[in-house]
Amino acid sequence: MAHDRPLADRAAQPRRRARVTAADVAEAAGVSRSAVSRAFTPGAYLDADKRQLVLKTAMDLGYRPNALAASLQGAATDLVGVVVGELSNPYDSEWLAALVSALNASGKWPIVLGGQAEGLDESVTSILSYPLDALIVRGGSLGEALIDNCTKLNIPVIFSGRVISHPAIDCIACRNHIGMVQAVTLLLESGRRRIGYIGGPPTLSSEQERLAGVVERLAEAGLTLAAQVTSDYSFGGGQSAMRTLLQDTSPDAVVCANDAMALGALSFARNCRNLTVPEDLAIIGFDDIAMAAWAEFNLTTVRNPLAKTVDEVLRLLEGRLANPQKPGEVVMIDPDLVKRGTH
Amino acid sequence: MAHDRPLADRAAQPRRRARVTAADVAEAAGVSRSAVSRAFTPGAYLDADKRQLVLKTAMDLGYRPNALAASLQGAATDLVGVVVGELSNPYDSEWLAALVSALNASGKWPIVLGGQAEGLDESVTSILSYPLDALIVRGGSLGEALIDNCTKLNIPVIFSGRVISHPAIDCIACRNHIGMVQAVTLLLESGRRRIGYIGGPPTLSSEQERLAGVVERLAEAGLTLAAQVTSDYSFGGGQSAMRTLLQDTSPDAVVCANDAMALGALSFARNCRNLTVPEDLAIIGFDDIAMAAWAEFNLTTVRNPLAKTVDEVLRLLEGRLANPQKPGEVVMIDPDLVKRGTH
DNA sequence: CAGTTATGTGAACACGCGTGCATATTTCGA
DNA sequence: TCGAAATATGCACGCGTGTTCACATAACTG
Repeated sequence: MAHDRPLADRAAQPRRRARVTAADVAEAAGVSRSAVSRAFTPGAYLDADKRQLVLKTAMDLGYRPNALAASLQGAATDLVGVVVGELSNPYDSEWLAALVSALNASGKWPIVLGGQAEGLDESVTSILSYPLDALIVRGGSLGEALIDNCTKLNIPVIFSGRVISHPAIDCIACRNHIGMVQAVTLLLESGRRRIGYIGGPPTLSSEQERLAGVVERLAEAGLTLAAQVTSDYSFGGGQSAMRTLLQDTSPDAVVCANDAMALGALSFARNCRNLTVPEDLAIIGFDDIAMAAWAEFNLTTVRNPLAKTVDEVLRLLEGRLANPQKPGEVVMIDPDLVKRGTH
Repeated sequence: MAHDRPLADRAAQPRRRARVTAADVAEAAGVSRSAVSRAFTPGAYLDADKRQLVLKTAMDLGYRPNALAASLQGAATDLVGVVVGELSNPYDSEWLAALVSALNASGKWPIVLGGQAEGLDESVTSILSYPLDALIVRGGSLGEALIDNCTKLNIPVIFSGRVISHPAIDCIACRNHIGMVQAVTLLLESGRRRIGYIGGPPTLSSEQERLAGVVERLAEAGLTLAAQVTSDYSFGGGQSAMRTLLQDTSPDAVVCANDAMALGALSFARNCRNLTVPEDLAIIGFDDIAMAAWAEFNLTTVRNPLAKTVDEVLRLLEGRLANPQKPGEVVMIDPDLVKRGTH
């Protein structure tokens, strides 16, 4: 019977062709396996000539120490989970690109989950099977339920874009409230009074903070929102939100919860309603994605500093790895207003 | 001396707090470690009640089998390397997002390298320390030298966007030549005669094929390029390329090697030279990124089918994993012309 | 009841690696 | 020349799994 054949026979038909191993190199070079291991370990006792021979042989055979087997001894894996939601929001794409680049530069290898909403929780559960050094989560892309899972597995979690009230979790977020106050102040100063708002998914804490910033600054000036539409952080969503907004009201300014929607709104106002921006209508976004600076749009927006955010994520990561027991840190980043041509 | 303290002492101060292990669960549940392993192995002999008890205990302790340790027995790791160059080209970002999403959906976990040009080779070498199931490489982001490394390590390589002449490597690419022939044909049919070209990095094979398509179709009509500028596949690069182009010549059409440059060129022509597109000047791009369809641009372009490309990558991957020894497959995808408002 | 088969289970092994320990070899000082 | 210190190296262990193997118990069969 097939399942009864001896080991040697089974080894002749492995599921996956075996990887070159330290034992192979040892045999080929005529040294002990320990010597091979030592040749790849800086500072280990090994005759210089012999080390040279081993490295040469390893090179010929294409041998590399198996990082996974090595991690069994307690070494760090340098594997970091990165969870980002649907990438329909360009800011998320830019965040991911910058983060991946920075992680690579410091010798960490990101396992990326994203692009899909459904099944994301399940996916995260799956990658917890790997001994990750840490898990980096973008904004509201994931429930807090997974924190328990991670702490039980001793995998540190770092949130970017949301503040979690948990004693041992590092967070980094933008002061959304302040950013929106700045934006509305700018509009009020230039005489706008009928101000509308296009928001993102209301469940996101960042969305709530941004809306609150707008509403409170308006209240301070004795005003309320002229109109409010909820959308999905995408360009297309911004377009249709603007259509809805202009059906019922005629605002003289619209604040958008992110740049992608602002660009969509801007596009719709110009091309489908023949409005002149900013004369007929001012539009302000949030994030300052690369496209916002393009001449076509020249969007006035609130910058959500990307480079600084990623730098801080890496700083928190290094700190957490150096001292897993240290208390959680919350880093708040100040946005700044970028005045361009749509206000 | 510190390095002489016995094992038990050292274990009390581990570098990284240990992960919950099968032995821990076994002890807590009062069963053997084998039973724990069996509880997580579908189809293994184990009393239903006992399995239930083990799973319950594991849940409480937050235990998950360590996928890396499991892979030592020969199981697949489900880890896939994904190499993408600088993400300045939006098409690359879209490709990455779509690929990550598709991989996740089929239970593969991508380790992503990219966003940086320098040090990329070194990074790839580093992740070869992990027993990857496969390596997926985007276009010209990497030299062919790594193929040897991978084959020695028995890690299959799949190229997307470039054809490699190697007997055991899977490739998938777009028929760039055909796409450009279609684009130029469209321009010729509408009476354009002074046709310029904005290209990407000349070392990329895709770039060479696209240029060749343009030149050959022109030659067929008895024409040559009215002007030619080389740039970097980015929006800003397209802008400055257009400036250069318009300094020396006055073409009635410009073909761009990708959409990002086409949008930059379009933006520059309109906003900085007050040209009307397409009346004064036709512009055609390549890729059909999401932004090309935006009302502001409404770019006529050659679609490089993204969904189909990713589907094929996954099909090749599954096929390769099912049969590592099968001969390499080359999949060519036909582009199609998307006629919008800039021709 | 004896004999065969089905059903569970724990001990032991292998996977690839780094490293402590003990031993073998060389170098050095007196 | 001899002992001690320094240097080099092989053996063996453990990391956390899945799985084989031998064995124990329960369930049938006639």
